[in-house]
Amino acid sequence: MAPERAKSSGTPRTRTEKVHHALRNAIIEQRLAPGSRLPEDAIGDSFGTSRTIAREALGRLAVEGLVDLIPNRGAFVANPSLEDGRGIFTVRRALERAMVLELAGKIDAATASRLRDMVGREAALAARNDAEAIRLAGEFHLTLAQLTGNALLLRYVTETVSRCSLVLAMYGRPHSADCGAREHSAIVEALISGKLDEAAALMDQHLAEVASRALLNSRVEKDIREVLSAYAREIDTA
Amino acid sequence: MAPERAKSSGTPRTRTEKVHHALRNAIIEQRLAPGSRLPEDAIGDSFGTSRTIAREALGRLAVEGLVDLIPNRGAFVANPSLEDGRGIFTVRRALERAMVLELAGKIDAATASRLRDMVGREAALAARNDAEAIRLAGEFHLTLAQLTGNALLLRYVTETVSRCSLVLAMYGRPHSADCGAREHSAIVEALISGKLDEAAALMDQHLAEVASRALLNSRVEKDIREVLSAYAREIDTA
DNA sequence: GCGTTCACTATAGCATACAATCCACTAATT
DNA sequence: AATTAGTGGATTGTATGCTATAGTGAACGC
Repeated sequence: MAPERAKSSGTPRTRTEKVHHALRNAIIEQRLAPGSRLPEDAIGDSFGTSRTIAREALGRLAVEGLVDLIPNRGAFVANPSLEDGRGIFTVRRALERAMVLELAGKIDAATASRLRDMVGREAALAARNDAEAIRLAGEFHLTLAQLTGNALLLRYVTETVSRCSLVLAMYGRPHSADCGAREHSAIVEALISGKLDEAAALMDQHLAEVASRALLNSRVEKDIREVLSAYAREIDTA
Repeated sequence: MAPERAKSSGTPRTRTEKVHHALRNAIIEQRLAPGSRLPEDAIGDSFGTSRTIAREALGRLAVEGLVDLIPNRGAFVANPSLEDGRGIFTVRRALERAMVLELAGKIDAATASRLRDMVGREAALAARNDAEAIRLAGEFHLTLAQLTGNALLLRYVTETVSRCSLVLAMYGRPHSADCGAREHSAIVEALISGKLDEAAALMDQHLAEVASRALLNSRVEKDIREVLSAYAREIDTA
């Protein structure tokens, strides 16, 4: 009667979950431009599955707010307005501020070195690959959320981080990727030395600055199959 | 190429959406007990659709965190632990604090009287009908969220309010309903007179008290595993 | 008597087939 | 020429059937 308490596995086990994650990454990494159509067949073809899987993944992405679903018309990569973007950042700042404060007493030595390590990798990649840098910068925030042990907080931070990536893709300046490493490092050090209020302030400031980089910018659209073929390989090997 | 800007329609148009909404309501209203199995066949039969629809709805509810999906095992109504409950309240406090601060300059005369009116109705009902009072207390928070004009914030506040209701239903004391009216009134007055920081502090305190009243004193353990986990550790070491 | 193994059954995972809907294009009428 | 009605093609919405997997109970060995 009672369900298992072990859940929210890190690795996707079903095809649906794999496609769901792959599509989310594709959107977050800005490989799929906001507003792009996402036909079920094309997605199914790309990942070597049926439309059923693609359709289910799209439905879940719609709940996450990364995809707009229009009945009988299809799915589109979410296309938030500038005002929506500001609202998303507002929510994210509130969440991540709470997140930092929740980390009280949850940073042990092992965790500390793990965080330092992660920030180090970020700094190394900052000037290089865009997609990888974006992913890593997001993962930093996700890791902190995970450390709180608060499942709902993790869920919401995950969603807002994703949506912020999308907003930055639409309105941010081209090379806004290298922003994070130093600021992340400062936050980590504040956390490790137990200065939570300072860490919270730094985080708030960090996100405020990221948000302030919202300016007009447009992107070019590519063929969906071409973009997704790379992601399809990901799930084959899994 | 660009998608419609009209989205998130109020009324569900596809069968999947209808089942999705229906199931969500059923869970939030506790018609489906936490931990209950949700077999695809049974859901399909209940709504007169195929398993496909039920399956899709369950997947979306899983993203929302209202359902746990275990591969090859099935779907279960989420069964938040007491700790989860605390986490939910933490998130809610962060969100509603931000919400109050976002209301700067958005309370005109008409809105002010509308809020006073609403709180007045709450006060009148406080000692009477429980279900109605609970509904009104929730609506107060939802109304404020709506006034911010922030779509994501509204969605998250709506979700957390729902979940808090669920948590209170599981772990809260019977007569924890009569808490709100006076505190709500104080918040409204602070808002109207433009003292946002004071309003935010009041809101934070208000929610903290609701949480502590319900959760801290609760000794009810609905989940056997929770009780036994402490004993299980002893056995492991032996 | 207890534990282990193995077959069985129920249910989820997935693909395919069919039906419904919308859009674009055409053509005819005013 | 513009507008509207109609038709074809493409894409989504839904149901059903097959396959794979995990729990369940019986038979067997210890």
